[in-house]
Amino acid sequence: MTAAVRMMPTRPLAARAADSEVCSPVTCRDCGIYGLCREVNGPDVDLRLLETIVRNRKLFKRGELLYRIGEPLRAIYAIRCGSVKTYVLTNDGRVQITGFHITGELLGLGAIAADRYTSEARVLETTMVCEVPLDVLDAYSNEIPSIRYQMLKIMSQEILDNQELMLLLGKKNAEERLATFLLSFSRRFQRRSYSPTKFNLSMSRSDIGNYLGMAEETVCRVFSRFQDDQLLTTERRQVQLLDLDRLKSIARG
Amino acid sequence: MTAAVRMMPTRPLAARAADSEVCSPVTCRDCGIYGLCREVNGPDVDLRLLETIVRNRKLFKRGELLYRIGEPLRAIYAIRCGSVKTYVLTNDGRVQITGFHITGELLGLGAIAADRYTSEARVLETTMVCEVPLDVLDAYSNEIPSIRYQMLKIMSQEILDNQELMLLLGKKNAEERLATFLLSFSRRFQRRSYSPTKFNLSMSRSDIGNYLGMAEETVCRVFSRFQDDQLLTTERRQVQLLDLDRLKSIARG
DNA sequence: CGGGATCTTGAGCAGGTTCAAATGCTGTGG
DNA sequence: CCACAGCATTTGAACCTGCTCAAGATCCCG
Repeated sequence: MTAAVRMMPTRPLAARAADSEVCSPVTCRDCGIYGLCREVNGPDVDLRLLETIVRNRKLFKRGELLYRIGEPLRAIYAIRCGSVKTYVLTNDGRVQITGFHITGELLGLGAIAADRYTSEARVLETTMVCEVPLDVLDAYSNEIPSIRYQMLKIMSQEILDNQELMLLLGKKNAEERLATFLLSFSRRFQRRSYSPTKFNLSMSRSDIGNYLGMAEETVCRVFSRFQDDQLLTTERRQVQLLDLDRLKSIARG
Repeated sequence: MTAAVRMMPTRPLAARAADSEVCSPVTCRDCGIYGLCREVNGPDVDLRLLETIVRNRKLFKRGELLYRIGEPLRAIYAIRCGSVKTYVLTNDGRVQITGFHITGELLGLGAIAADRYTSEARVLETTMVCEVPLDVLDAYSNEIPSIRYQMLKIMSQEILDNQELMLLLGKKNAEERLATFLLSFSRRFQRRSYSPTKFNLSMSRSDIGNYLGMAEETVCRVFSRFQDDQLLTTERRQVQLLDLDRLKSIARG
């Protein structure tokens, strides 16, 4: 990788506060970077690498941007805690949210082809990320082959996720969309050892609607219908899923 | 096959069907694999590699499958001549076409995460591909670092393309969708030195509609409207774009 | 505790779908 | 080489899902 040589000024943020504590592998188990490192030395992670990477932590508050469209690619981000939305724009200003990302997921990979960010990433709640500068990633990629493979896998996974979203946007009706959406979060929370049936959505109804290609009002209506049908209960952004099987049959893969 | 002749006027496929000549770099300029190799030795491609790869050519006839959903990942494919559609399915059998791929493009990269194909690839007309077995790709990847970077770039590019499609499916109306679609082909043909304003679409109206998330009939109606507005002329699958600028302003990025 | 943001629900409208039918190609078999 | 069967394309008309506009309820933050 030759493109990553340029060094970007580090972001002048009040993120320094959190930097004093050392990140232990245990607290990083959920971190995408941990996944990148895991196979380096068999089951034992190369701690030097991990620590180098995770030392570069930053704290963002709700509404702040990780990166903007068009900015040169500086770093990729692993979410340690919190959530982020990414979105693209039409040239007349319409927005399409392309993903909601939670603890342990990686951001910024779509930028590699263009050498600049092609989407924008905005933090939905107070969120801590590990910022991995491209040159650091490059250096370790050259040293440790399995990281390259992990990168490929992660990017390939992103392609798969996008395929699923295209299927949803192109072929599913409102109920199928919302059911699919909820089950996606259920699975992802479960993978991170959170409850798969009771969780908090950190984004607004409007964001959900935008992501799923439907109006905010339609999202509300479908939520209400699901509640009437005993499929779930909602309390603002707090959701409890009551009948995963029925939701699955509604979502239709 | 006449369709293929119309599509590729300068490259009579039928004449090459029983092609036994060695593929020279020149005839491979448009091939995605060539892109993979190009930076190996500066401007000069490693011919051993290129020849090894492109020797593995296969000819497919209209309607045949390159791979099916669920099959273990064996190889990736570079289209040398012809066109291919890829699609995914809901579990109740609905189809969403995720891409139309033409000469020089690479297929199968989304399968790396799952180690099996997650979409299906069907040939739209007589098509020649280079089949690159994964172990071959692996071997050369280990030997030649720049191939890895090329792979990353190509996958990243696929993520970008998918983002564009999501924007289209989520936020654009019928006219914007068709205009965007036509301009995408215009650009891609131009990049391959074909005419950007006069080309043959190798897929049916129904496929176009499926891809763009609209009914076949709507595709026809928008084509008719565009023709009434002097934006283009159509003759079955033959399209001539008359006013790229106005199409661009309709497509809205 | 006030005010803006978010969420919810209702009513009417519209873009696009579905159903139906006519017409035109294509390539296949005799 | 030609006729015909089958598929693709086009156009019309009625319908419906989800959108827009509007208004009220609720929450959250300072």
